[in-house]
Amino acid sequence: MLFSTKAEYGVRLMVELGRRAGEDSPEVAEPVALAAVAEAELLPLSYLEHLVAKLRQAGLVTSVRGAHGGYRLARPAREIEMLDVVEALEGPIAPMECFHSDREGRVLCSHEVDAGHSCATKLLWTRVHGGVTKALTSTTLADLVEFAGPLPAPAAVAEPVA
Amino acid sequence: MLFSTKAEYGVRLMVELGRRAGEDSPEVAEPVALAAVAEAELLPLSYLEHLVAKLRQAGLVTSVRGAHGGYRLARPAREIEMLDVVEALEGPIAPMECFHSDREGRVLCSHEVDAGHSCATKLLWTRVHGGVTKALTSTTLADLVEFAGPLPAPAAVAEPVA
DNA sequence: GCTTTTTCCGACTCCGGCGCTAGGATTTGT
DNA sequence: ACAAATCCTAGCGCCGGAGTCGGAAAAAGC
Repeated sequence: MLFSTKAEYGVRLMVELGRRAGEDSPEVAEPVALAAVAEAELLPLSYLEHLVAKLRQAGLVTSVRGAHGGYRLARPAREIEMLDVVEALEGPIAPMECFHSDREGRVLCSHEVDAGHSCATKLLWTRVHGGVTKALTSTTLADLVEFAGPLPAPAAVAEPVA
Repeated sequence: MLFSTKAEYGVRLMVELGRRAGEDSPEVAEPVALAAVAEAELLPLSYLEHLVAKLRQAGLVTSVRGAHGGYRLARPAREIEMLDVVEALEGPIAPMECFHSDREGRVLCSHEVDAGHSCATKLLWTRVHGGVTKALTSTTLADLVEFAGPLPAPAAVAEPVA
């Protein structure tokens, strides 16, 4: 399993915020209470609290406390790369334990014995890492929101037609 | 962390077998004792036993029992896709718990409520899955063996120069 | 100012998988 | 017979994932 439910739930949460913001730029939209998201996505509220905290610390959502409070996207969905979302939730994406990438893709393997000789598996993990990050950077939240489509019929109390 | 040490150790094990086979086709090469691999790669022998068992069950290596026994690649390194290796060690590669792909890339998400509407995150996980599998299928064991270079100087007892 | 709604925060539990070890059984060269 | 190797099953410690719980703080409405 590549990712845990943290990434799954967290992404679904973000999509839900994106859908509810609609066409409005996020600062204008009404904040969405976490309970509403939990209900819509059938996810445990108390668990979502932990996840949204990470998203907030990463600067991806903003919060409004108190009654009628909730969460908003910190910027338009189009400007949110999914790599940032997933990394906020799961931590830095490394294919392996022994694998750290510093700034600018230079990859370091903790098995590097001497300077010249590099770990045999490095080539493979580098490629895998590249594949994942490419998929995650080339997808924005707006892509997922669009894919998900509009909100399902706003539940029971729809205004009767004329 | 995308993969555990099972994948890491197992891949290093395969590379070591590939290096020791040299240019010979694997059936000809001498079988390599697991203890030799463990020593060369500084990995726990008893743990490697478990990993190599999986590789054998997957038909990637063959074994010779008894004294002077060991393991060989089941076919030339060029014909071994790393996807098979990693899947043998880690199990089927799914980005998420809720994500099963049947034959031919058709992906199924357990959250698919009704037939038409699909999970919002499906698009993302499909792309990630594609990125990983592409990296793993386009890399063969031979690539890694080549990258690793020839065996390090055969330890102490090198024949003195002339 | 009190109550309600909501975010915020830390601690706690449960459980399964990872990373390994141990101990044997079996097979085979010398 | 003995040693060298693969094979197989059990088990153990630990950590992180997947939540739960209880409460503190902040804002809205009365």
